[in-house]
Amino acid sequence: MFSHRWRFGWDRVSEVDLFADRHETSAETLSQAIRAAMSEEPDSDGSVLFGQLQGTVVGLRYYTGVVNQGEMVGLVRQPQNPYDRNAVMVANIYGNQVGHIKRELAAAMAYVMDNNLAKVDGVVHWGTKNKFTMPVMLSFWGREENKNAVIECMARRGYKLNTAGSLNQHKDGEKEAAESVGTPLLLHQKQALSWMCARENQSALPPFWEKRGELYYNTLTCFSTKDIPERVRGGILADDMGLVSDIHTCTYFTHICLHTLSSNCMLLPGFKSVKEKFDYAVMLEIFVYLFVCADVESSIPDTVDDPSARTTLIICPLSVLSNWLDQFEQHVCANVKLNVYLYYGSERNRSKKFLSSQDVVITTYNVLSADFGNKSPLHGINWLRVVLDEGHIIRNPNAQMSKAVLGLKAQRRWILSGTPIQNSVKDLWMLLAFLRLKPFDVREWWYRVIQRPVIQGDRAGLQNLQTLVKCITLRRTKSSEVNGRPLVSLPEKTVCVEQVELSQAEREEYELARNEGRNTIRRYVLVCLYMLRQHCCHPDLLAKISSDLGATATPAELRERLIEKLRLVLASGSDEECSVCLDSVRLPVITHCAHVYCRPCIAQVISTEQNVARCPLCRSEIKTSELVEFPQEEMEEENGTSSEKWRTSSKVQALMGNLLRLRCEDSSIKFLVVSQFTRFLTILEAPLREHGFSFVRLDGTMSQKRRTQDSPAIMLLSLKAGGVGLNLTAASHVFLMDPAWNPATEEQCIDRCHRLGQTRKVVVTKFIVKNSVEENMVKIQRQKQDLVEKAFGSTNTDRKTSRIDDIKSLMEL
DNA sequence: ACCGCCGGGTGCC
DNA sequence: ACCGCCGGGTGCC
Repeated sequence: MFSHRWRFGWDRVSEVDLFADRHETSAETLSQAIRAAMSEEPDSDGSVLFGQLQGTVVGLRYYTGVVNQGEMVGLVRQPQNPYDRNAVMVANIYGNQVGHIKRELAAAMAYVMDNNLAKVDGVVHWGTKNKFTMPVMLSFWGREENKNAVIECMARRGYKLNTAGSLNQHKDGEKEAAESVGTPLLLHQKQALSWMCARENQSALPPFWEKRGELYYNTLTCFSTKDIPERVRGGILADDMGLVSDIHTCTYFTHICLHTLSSNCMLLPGFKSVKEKFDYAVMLEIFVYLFVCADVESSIPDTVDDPSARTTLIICPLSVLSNWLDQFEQHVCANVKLNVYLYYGSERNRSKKFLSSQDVVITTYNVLSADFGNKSPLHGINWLRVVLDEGHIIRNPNAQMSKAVLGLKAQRRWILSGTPIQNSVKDLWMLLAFLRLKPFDVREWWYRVIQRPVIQGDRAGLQNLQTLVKCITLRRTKSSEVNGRPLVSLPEKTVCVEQVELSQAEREEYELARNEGRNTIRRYVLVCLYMLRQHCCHPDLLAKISSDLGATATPAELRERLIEKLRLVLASGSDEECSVCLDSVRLPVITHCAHVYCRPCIAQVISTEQNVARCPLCRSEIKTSELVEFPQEEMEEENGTSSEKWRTSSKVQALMGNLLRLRCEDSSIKFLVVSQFTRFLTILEAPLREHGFSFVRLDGTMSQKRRTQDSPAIMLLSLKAGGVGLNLTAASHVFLMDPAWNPATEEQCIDRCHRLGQTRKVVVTKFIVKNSVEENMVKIQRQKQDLVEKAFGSTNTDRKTSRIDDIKSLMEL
């Protein structure tokens, strides 16, 4: 399994890399309709492979669908099958039936599939020439929590999922990017245009298809077919908005069309050449030619083409509708009669005959989807070309708009979008489906072959995705270059920065607000971390209080609660440090601005100020009367209330396990048990007593008499108590119950027994809770040690800032 | 022989 | 399917 972060990383990487280096052109073919029935939403991203199973496809003799060695097959439930309601049909990429899964296995699979416990993939590795049955390797994928249910369910019916095997059922791509078709000597527009023209007219194979003998073979799915895979006549124009104009994509689009024409010398008689002089008026004439006069090129025989189709349908968001209209109004020459119809508003002409006699019909996504399923004239017309402006709008395949767009019949399809992928790889599917890029227009195949591998971090999958996108997309940016020269020349751009000074009054208010906010957050973060650390040791260490600061609290409320939390934290034995003496806080008090100091330290600060005393940390005004302190009684009371009923914790268990084992090995060994939470030491007393360990506490809470009684087996030590010079060489095994911020503190502690006078080997055991702040603290300790080794002597200010960095890295910010 | 055995017909779901 | 299964033909060795 990959961690969440890792997966996310890949998702993002793909987004970035997909469009890198995209000014190269490529020639593939296009496709026409493939409307396969299987387009259930794959319950995507968290899928893991449960296991695999060798199954049997039966009834081959009754169907025409054939498969190649290694070919992926689809498994489709047929609940309506008259012979068996559990039937599972097996089909190849084009949806041709190959056979059925044999009955008993189908019964087991039906349950799993119908209850959405797993998705099942099939690949036929051998036996493809069989006449009656063939083996199929079935892979079960799904969410982790369903894994056992699926394995059990299959096992109950005698099918054992092989869970051990490797999961590389993806043979990695031998696929090279399709050959570039572009002519490097062309200007970038020409390049774009020749690309567009090529996309509408060329006959090369789509990505991942190649000719093998008489057959066309898909290298990713291993499917082959006698018929040439349908071409994708169109693609995605994803040029950066700033590249050509700031007016709108439609301008750019028409722009591109202009160049397409000029570069291909396809001007109508009577049209002037536009190679040199080029303005929008001419451009639109060209647009008219390319987009309106239908048969742009007829050198390629295409049986699917409906020669009567002449209309281009443009779908755009309402907000840009007027841009398109403006473009047409401004730039269409009077001598060109171009029928442009705006299909919008309640009075719109819904006649199919009328609409299909237009040159251009413009409408919005909303109108289209409102019409869809309601005798929509738009869906009854055979369009010459459909253009989706701001095509990323339809990235959600479940949206009505998207379904409406997919239902359009067209010979050529274009998507204009500056951001074809907005959030993740998933966004791309709708675009491919709209373009009818086989076999990915069927969701299932897209998911199996591209999306899942990419999301799970498969490099080959990512590469395939890149190849795919590259083939159908044109994307350049202002900084793109062609043959070492910038793609476009823009007027020079200068960015000036003018600095503005705040007035003194403004500055003071600003600083106040900033400190207030920053310190509140810092303190709160520290408190949260502190609580997590307590959790790692024992749940009862936490004071029982409502645990959130509330999102809607006012600053004053926030402060109140913050102070309350600090009180609780300090009351349970904190290692907070005082910013005045830089030592552990003694006699802690909390200021109104929620900072903690030793009472004598802050008292001294206040007394040295003549007028207004300010907090050393945030410079808020502080008054002696507002200091909140912790009477000794309160701390003890806290002790008493939270220990209603003793219970154990994983860390307690870990310690006891070690102690019991070591005592068996050598009963003379003496232990030092160290924690920074004195209450944790108290909690430990119970099990120690229970197992007959004699112990003393060295944190001052234990009376002097008991300390001097006969030599105990265990010494319980508070990390910061005991002071310097304590000699504990009697102990030879140290248990550090929880990590300290500062590795040096731990070192000091260990040195109390690892010093002159020690006769035994010293063993130190540190307990670190897996997958918790404690692990992160250890990392930070290590970094600190590295730092210390590299450069000696860090100042106090360094210490302060690094503390904040510690917090950041702890929270993985 | 109300069996066993043989060999031809047959075959998905 | 170079199987399994079914049902008709057959019947000591």
